[in-house]
Amino acid sequence: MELDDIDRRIVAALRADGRATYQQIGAQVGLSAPAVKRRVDRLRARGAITGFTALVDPAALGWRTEAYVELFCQGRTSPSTIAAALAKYPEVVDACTVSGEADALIHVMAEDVKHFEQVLERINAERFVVRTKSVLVLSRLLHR
Amino acid sequence: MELDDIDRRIVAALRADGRATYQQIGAQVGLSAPAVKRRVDRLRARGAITGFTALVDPAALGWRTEAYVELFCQGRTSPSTIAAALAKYPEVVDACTVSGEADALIHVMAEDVKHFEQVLERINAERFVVRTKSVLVLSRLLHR
DNA sequence: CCTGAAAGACACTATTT
DNA sequence: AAATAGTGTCTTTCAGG
Repeated sequence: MELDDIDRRIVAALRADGRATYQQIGAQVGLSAPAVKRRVDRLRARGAITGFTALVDPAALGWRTEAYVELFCQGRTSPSTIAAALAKYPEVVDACTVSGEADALIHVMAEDVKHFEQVLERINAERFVVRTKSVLVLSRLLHR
Repeated sequence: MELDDIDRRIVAALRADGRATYQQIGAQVGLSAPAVKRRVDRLRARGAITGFTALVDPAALGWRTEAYVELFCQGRTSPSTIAAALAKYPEVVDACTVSGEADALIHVMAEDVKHFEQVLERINAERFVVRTKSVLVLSRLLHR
């Protein structure tokens, strides 16, 4: 599962432009288009590249409220239990277990504050959740 | 800046597969390829779609340590000051101002704990930073 | 705002080195 | 493993409804 220098440059090119043609990438890294394709196929097969997506302005889709929520769970709730429960909420964009007092930190995108409140209430009602602590995003400073 | 139902379906298709052809998308939404292309061009021009990118497994690129850091800043530090300072760090993947005690919340990706520690030290040394509070990511539960 | 057609560019496979 | 050549598909522009 080692990436050589050319692989890294191909990945960088595809991160900068996910719709770049193999020819364009090839010109950047000094390879022919088929050679680039083979490497990209291999990177996907190995799981280094997991997919391609469009980057969307959340506001344009009506997602205007964003928050980070710390989850405090009962005794020894397994990560898989938390993951399974959170997967039900499309508003939960991201979730991870963390060090420190909280058991998990989740990233929520909602249409407005009211919508966020409803989602938070439902998450709070999950059996394993003891309490939550939220911070609302005021403005995005940067995003990569 | 209104998106109709077809626009939303095109965006959904491109979020699911950022390299989908206009023909494929057209088949899904009931439009010809040129019609899809014109809508995508318009969505990009309006800033609804900001770009396309490859989704990469951070571990495959050697990014094995991830953390969220709360920033506590001096008196009235402007968001643009914070943004400008953080833009210098490629390890800062995400940053936003938030409600609550902290002034900002940032998402950091580093090669290992040592690397993270170095980045954190440099951020702590920024003139406007009073103190920071970090949580390390233990395991990712989900990601969309 | 869409469809349909045509030209050019690109992807993909097979072959060769 | 990469370059090249050839075939098929897609993108892109343009004309027309």
